[in-house]
Amino acid sequence: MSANVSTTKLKKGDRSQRAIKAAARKVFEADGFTKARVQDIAAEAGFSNGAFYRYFSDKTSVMMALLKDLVEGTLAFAREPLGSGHPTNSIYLTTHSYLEFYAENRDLFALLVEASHTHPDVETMWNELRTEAVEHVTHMLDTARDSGHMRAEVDPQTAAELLTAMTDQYAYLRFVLDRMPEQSVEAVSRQVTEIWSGGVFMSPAAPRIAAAQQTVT
Amino acid sequence: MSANVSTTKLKKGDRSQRAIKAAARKVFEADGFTKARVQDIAAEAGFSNGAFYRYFSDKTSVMMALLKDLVEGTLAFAREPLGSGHPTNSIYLTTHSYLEFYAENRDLFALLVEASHTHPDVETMWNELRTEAVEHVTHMLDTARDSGHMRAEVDPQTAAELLTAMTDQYAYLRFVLDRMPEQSVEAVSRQVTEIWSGGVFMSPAAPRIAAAQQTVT
Amino acid sequence: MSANVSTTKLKKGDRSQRAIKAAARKVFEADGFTKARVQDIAAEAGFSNGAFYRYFSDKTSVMMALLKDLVEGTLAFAREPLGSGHPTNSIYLTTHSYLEFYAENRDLFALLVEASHTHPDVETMWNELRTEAVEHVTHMLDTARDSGHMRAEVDPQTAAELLTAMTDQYAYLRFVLDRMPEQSVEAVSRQVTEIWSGGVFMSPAAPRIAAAQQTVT
Amino acid sequence: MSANVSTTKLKKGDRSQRAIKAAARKVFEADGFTKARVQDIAAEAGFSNGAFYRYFSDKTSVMMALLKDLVEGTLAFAREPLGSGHPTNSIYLTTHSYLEFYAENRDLFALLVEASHTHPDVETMWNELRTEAVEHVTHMLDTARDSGHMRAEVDPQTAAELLTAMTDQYAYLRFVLDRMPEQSVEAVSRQVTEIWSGGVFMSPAAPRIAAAQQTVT
DNA sequence: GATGAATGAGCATTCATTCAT
DNA sequence: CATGAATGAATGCTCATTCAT
Repeated sequence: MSANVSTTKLKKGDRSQRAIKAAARKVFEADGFTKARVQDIAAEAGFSNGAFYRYFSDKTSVMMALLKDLVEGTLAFAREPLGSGHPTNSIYLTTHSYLEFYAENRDLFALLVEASHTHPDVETMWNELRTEAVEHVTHMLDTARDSGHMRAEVDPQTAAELLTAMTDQYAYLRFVLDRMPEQSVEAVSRQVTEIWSGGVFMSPAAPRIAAAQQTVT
Repeated sequence: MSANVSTTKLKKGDRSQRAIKAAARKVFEADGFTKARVQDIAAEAGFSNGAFYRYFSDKTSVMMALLKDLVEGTLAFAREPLGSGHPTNSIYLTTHSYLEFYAENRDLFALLVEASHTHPDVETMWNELRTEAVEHVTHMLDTARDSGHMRAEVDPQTAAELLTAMTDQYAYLRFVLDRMPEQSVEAVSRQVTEIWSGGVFMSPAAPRIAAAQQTVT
Repeated sequence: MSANVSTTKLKKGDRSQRAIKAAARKVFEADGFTKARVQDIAAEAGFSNGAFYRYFSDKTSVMMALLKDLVEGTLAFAREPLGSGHPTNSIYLTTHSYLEFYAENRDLFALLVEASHTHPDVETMWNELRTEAVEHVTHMLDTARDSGHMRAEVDPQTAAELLTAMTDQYAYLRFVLDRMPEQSVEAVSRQVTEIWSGGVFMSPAAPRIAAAQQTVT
Repeated sequence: MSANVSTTKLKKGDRSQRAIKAAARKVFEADGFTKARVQDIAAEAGFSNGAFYRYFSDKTSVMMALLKDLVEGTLAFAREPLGSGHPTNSIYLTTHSYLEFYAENRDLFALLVEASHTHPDVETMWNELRTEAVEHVTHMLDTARDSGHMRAEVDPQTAAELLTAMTDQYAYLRFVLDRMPEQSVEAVSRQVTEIWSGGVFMSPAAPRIAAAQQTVT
């Protein structure tokens, strides 16, 4: 009867570590990594100053722990199958779920980006993430090319870089900086897919999108 | 009346201020804004640390001065006419010269991005810049739509945001983080133009690019 | 009634206390008193840090316990009879066994000396030890004087101080700092005896030493 | 008229550095190196906390500066000529002036000894000092041996070590710990010389000392 | 104008010690 | 008895900023 899902089966120490991690996440979100103070993190978790150091060696190390989680999550995401059929299908689905994932972890992505300026290993970590994503997309484009779906003028590698950059930056501006007009993730994903598939100008490739969308719902 | 040896007709004070600004730029590039120390900036300019405060009230304020220059430069750039004829022409030209501008000012863009995490006004500044660029593109897309060159499925506003984000992020990854394969700015601009114009998948819009390119050389 | 596996007839508590003392001795030897951490002592003894405080109130108090043992040992030593016959006999024997005692307890002597800088009571303790030794020697010198063996120019008290200081400092440099050439304790004791008995310069008192040495073996 | 010997011809910075060094010396003497706090040193010198760090990188570094002075002083001392004539002459003179030097620098010797426990480089420094002294004495003993003044039973090297240790330790106990009966430096030097020259026991070498003493006055 | 000495708030970090379990 | 989580005082150190010279 007394079992509590989140509290049970964890030793006190584990619970505290989690509490501190969670507190750090909150504080980083509110103040940014640079301005966050160890003391505030401990306090947010309901601990004294010194308790922090039982679980993490410094501010950087909590951050790393948080980001490791994010990386794992992202990689798990990146390794999911792409969805079959015409590439636009994959694009729509991938974009859509990536944006949702990003939105859910907006604070951690913010942290990743901020810390990458001052911590070379974070920058590396970010780059690995990006690389993984780009490879994922490149692979998709290669497949598309092999099945004759791709335009010859497009270099798959560069296109993958560019299109990944587009989605990433959109997500950052939208969910971290909140500088993008509010719009449903579906709508944006559709626009992204449009651009990927047919570009901006004449000679449409549109009809396929409607189909892709149905698979989501 | 005696002719001044160094840069024409600047009082000593102005010259010193410039020297400090230039030094700050160097130091920020080397160490990042957060880690840069006022002392190092002054020293780099050949001054004692106290002298710094005659010309700037603050570490933040030199940064602002530098970024103000960047903003002006970018706006000047953004207000240049787009090049006439078919939109792909404009895209190619704009992308190409934006990337070159970015490359030349990579250190200031790095500064802009880093400081945006800690200084809300910088974030605002950055957003204004972005907004200007997006409007510029939106305007171009509107024109394209009016002259029947644009696909109906594409929302000009969102497309402008997405495509601006793409170029911006590419530039950041390429010139600031140095995480992109080396490739001529021309080649990338061409790929960007391809994607804008025809997307990634079948139903080509290629021939127009060759023409656009000639205008540059 | 059940026979206890480990050291005879000691309650668990006593055994633990001894274990901690032994651990402290090890840790103090390795790190010095100042740098030694309670946690490390407890860990070395196989306990959690909290357990330490069941047996000792303090880091200082384990140290005191260790030093009290040393003092007792030294006093026991100092109270042993001096060996009879000519004083050189006593000197050789005393020096020899003191050096051996010092060597065996080098770590505790190191502790004694180090802690004397920060803990006045340790300094006092050390002084009591020294005083005891000096009195011991003074007593021997008095006897020598009474039996006409001592040079009139020598003040027994000062000589006792000086000669004790000599042996003590030699022992410290040799066994604690390891800054003396390796040499058998016998050889050094002989030299010490030489200096005591005949000084450094002409008019020998040598033959007596050979005899004294035989008594040791 | 306004020139002040101790203040003139020093830039403010130099003066401050000296002030801090002097303050450190005071504080170390009062509290010992271990317990001394940077803040107290700065305060003693009439400065704020941070000023300390303009002149020294840490507590250890002021200590090193102080000890370097001591070492230089001691070496200067050790390199002075020994006084000619019979070795007892040299011994008396050297002992006498060493004890006076030690007395004047008792605080620095205390520092040297204390810090040698925690700072290996200080221990090394101390050892170099000691080695220098021992070599000095060894050299004197070698000379004495060559001119037939030395007893054959005595090994010059070991004797030098032992006798240096004696004087050193006496000085430490007397001037640092204040644990020796007050006695004029002359009287102690005489006793030391007695022991060196004729040992403690019969077969005197005394008359020479009276002569040596006259050279001092 | 320049200098560089001095300030002092601000933050990280350590570790002896306590105490609930 | 033993654990190990938590406390919090103590201190070191940095660096933007001020100001007397």
